Amino acid sequence: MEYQNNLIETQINKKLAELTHAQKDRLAFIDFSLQFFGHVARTDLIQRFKTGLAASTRDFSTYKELAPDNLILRHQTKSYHRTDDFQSIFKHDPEVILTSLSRGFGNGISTGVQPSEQCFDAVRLIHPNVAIIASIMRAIHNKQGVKCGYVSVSSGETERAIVPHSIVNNGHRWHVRAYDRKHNSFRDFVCTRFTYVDLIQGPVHVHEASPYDQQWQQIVDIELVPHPKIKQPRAIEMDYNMSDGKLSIQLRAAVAAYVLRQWQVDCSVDHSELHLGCQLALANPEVIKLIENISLAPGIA
Amino acid sequence: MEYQNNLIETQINKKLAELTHAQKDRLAFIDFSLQFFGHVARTDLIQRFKTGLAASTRDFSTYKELAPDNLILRHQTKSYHRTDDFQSIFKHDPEVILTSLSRGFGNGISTGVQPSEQCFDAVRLIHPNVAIIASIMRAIHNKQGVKCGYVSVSSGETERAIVPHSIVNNGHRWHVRAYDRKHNSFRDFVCTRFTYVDLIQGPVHVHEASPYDQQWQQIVDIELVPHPKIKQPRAIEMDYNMSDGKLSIQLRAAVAAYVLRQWQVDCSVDHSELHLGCQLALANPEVIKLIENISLAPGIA
DNA sequence: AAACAATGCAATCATTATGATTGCATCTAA
DNA sequence: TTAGATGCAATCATAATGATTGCATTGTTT
Repeated sequence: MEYQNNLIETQINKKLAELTHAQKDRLAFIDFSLQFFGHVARTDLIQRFKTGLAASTRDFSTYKELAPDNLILRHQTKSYHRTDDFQSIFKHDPEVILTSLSRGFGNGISTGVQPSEQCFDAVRLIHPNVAIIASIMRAIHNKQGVKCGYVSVSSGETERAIVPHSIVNNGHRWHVRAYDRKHNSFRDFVCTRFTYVDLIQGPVHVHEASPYDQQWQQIVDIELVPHPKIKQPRAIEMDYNMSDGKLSIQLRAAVAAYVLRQWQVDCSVDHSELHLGCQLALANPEVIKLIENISLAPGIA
Repeated sequence: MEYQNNLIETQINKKLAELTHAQKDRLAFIDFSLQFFGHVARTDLIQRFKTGLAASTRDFSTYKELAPDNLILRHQTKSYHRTDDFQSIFKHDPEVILTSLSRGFGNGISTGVQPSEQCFDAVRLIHPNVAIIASIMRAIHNKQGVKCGYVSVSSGETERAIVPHSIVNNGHRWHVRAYDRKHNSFRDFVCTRFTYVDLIQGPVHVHEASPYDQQWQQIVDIELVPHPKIKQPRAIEMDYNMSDGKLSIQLRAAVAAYVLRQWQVDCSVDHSELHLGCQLALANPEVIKLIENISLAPGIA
């Protein structure tokens, strides 16, 4: 039966590949609505994609061809309902699903966002400026430097040239990883602290590019366990899907300290840094030797 | 000139509204690529949407009709380049943009995710099970209760019936806001702690629904300032886009403590709770009287 | 200098997808 | 029993798309 299910799945994928992009989007919408709302009607499809009646009916027919056991029409409610045998015909990533549930199905750009009244993503307190992000992204993509104004916590506003290679969300804010020509080293720059960003037309030197960013290239193994002082470690083990009471993750050394801070991991050797909200402890503290900005993490002497 | 630009914008929106959904998606892709990468070619469009050559050429023609000053064809690079006068013809939300930059342009379901090598969203350590999310979401959408197994930190694994009304990301994990029939009150349940979820066919009582969830319905005004012990408050004020050195946000009382915890806001009255990573202080501590689960926030006696 | 290759374009024609209309089926409400 | 609102299939018209041809522009190879 496992073999037969895999065969059917392959045939479904083959048929999906033969469809146009627009058709595929509409079938994904039907599949998504059935799975997460339990029902879907022609009017839902028409409302979302602005198609005609006939096209919607054909879309449902196509979906029924692909997965006849997934849905059943109930004239009482005038809509299709998800069956108990439902098997999604699209692959799902939990974060992508939750994004779609909170913002609405779609890319969020063509037709904007439709905020949900039932699913709410995390509250964001920091909103980078789109024009700044766009300038930085174009510099990264075209391997260029930028001349910018920047307000740092330590030295106020300065002007400098940097060569950015990545934009990263550290859990609280978005920052740029870049080579700083002022300090001749790779550093992080918070996106909201740029006062202006102008692309530089000149060349970028090899040592200013990401392959020479040692902390960026270094991958470290982080091992996390439920904090030893927690009485019910099983709930924590479930949360983090731990195996043998442990979660191992590979992170770039440049990013690791931010992750430890965001998740409030106790990094002290004797696990003495237990404070409010702390559920995890670092099981391999020797790894902190590989992380230059480790002082950002909790529990570092 | 401001008036004339608004008139042009209205005309662009009118023309966009006349296009089919698929056409709009492709124009959004062109616009997005120009803004964030600085250039786009026919092959990019074909690769992303699997269209034919002629359709791509027509798409570029349509885009040029709408925004002739946005792009210019350079035969040397055989692609279109963003001009200095570029004005996006689609509205942008920073978070949506950053999601698209990190996961690729699209809904992430029809054709999956294309992880970027230049833009990285926050590392997630907790991944809810899609089947559990789907069951809970169907219960919420159809106003039903669920019978579930749940592993709590305090009492281990129990079986209970709940009536969920919302799914919320508290900054670290996704949880369900639901009426707990076991304790006869509204509570939060971490999504990764469910062992099973079955929908209940029976009725839901009025007092079990979200209008009776007082903490959910109560909106509280949170006022945040840079922590008084920070020497360079200007960078912090820029980060949080503060006005007059202050950021005011409206949050549901049920969610507020999580936000204060995630952002490590010092809630102590005398601002004595300054620890690593703390940049903000609560300017109106009297608000904590309205928040039942305020003990989750830092600095509460 | 000429030929080739790879992008771009427009025009034309064929194919496919979509939209409108008509007639019918199912269910609920009046 | 009738009306209304969903669903369907079939038919025909329209719009979007795909393939092909010829041309323009630029860089590379011969």
